[in-house]
Amino acid sequence: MSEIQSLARGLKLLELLAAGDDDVGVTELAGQMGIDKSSVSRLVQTLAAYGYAEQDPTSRRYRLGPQIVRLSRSLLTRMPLRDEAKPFLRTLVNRTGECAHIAILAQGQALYIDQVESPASLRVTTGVGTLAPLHCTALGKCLLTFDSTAEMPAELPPFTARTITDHKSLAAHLEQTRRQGYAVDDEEYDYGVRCVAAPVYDFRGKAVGAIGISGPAGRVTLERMADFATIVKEVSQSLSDRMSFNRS
Amino acid sequence: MSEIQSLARGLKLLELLAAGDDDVGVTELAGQMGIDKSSVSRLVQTLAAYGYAEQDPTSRRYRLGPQIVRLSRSLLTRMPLRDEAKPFLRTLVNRTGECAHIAILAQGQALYIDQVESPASLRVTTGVGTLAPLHCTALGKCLLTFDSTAEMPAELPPFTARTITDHKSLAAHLEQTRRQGYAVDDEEYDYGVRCVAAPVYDFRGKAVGAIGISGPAGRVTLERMADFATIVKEVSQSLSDRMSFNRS
DNA sequence: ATTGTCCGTTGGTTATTATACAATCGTGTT
DNA sequence: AACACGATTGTATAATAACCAACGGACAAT
Repeated sequence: MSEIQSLARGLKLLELLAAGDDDVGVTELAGQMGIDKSSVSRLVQTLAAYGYAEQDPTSRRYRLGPQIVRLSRSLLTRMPLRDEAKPFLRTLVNRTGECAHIAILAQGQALYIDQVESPASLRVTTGVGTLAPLHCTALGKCLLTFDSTAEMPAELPPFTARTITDHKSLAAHLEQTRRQGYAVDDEEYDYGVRCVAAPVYDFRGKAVGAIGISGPAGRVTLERMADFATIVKEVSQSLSDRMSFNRS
Repeated sequence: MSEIQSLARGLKLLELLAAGDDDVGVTELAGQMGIDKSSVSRLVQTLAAYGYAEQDPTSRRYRLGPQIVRLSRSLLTRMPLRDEAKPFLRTLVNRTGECAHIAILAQGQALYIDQVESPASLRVTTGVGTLAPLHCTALGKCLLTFDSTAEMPAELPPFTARTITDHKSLAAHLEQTRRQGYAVDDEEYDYGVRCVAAPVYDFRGKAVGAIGISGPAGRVTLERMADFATIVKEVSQSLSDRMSFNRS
């Protein structure tokens, strides 16, 4: 498990560039990495040479480059689940009037790999590429409950007053999720936002992702929750059937 | 301009992973790179350690990892143009009934950074992250004409029978584009697809991107083209005004 | 206008580091 | 069951990238 140091440093630099809200200078990067400026300068030059970073001509500071977006597209378009799911997400939007999302497990979090927006002017979108915690989102809970490769997060940080923050309560909640076959997020991640999600299975019966809807609490009321759940379960079931059919 | 070799190799590996339609083995990668398998093995291990690649547990082959998608999101959300453009793209869809796109210049090509789908069942979408040639797409021609940092492509490869493939014709066509203030793609990139696009300017009057619509030739007829052009120019003008207003 | 400071880049040297070759281990195959 | 293929690990050498120091350009202040 020997790491290639300079590659590792380059990748860390990419993360630092992504973390900063603005362009970042070489000296600042060097400080954060704890290595010499000259090393950083050459590393970011290499990143820039391949399009993974770019330098502002005037400020000479660096930011992420467009190559990243290209790679991301390659990755997303190569996901069979994503392509198959698209029309089902549209169905969800049509039947519920809320935004629909699909997520998979990645690095112990829920990674949103696609989204279809609702026509409503007040809507709850989550950008493709977003990573969200498993313990307080509907999609995350689905993955945690049904995807056997998911591990219980060690920490359960609160995001709202309703976030479940102790493992015992979460275990009970996930047990209920398992029985119901769907997961709910009742303003546990964002105030005023409720979500419903259900797992998607491949042809082996293994959970490979989750789809769901999210909307403002004013429209996604607790009374209507059961109806939403029925719809989401139906659509996720159809998608699972389709995934089985293709058997890829 | 000294490159860090191992970082450069790692980045090249990412591209190879993105290029393959399926997971790729270490030996194959080593062959394509012209270096030893062991080197590749350690490089991809490092990529995997940081989430930029991942290994299939059974086949032991590698593919791109989810970290890429995260970085892509960071990059896209940090583009002020993209955020500002979103509602204007929606306006375009509402007024034309066709899909709306926004692109910027990246690496000598048009990079699609956002998209809003039309409600029509037959629609022409171009995924976010797509790179398209400058000489045969409406957005690309806009960038080529109005973005002073764009360079004329050396090669003008044909994609359809209508693709403009010689520099002289293209120059005349771009001259007309400049006079009109908008660009047209009349089935020059994809058969059956027409597009109209207009440039977006920042507060300095510099073109920073282009927005446009694309749709099936059956709906985007040559007769309606002028109407579409008017709408696209209006909306791009509004967006430019808004970009100037914010002055960021 | 001139000096001074800050920041990114480049030169050069040494020791670290990554490379290539060879061996190993694990899988799937014949 | 033996084999063949491919990924991984061990190891010595030589290349390479790290650090230090100097340079150059931009901007600010005097």
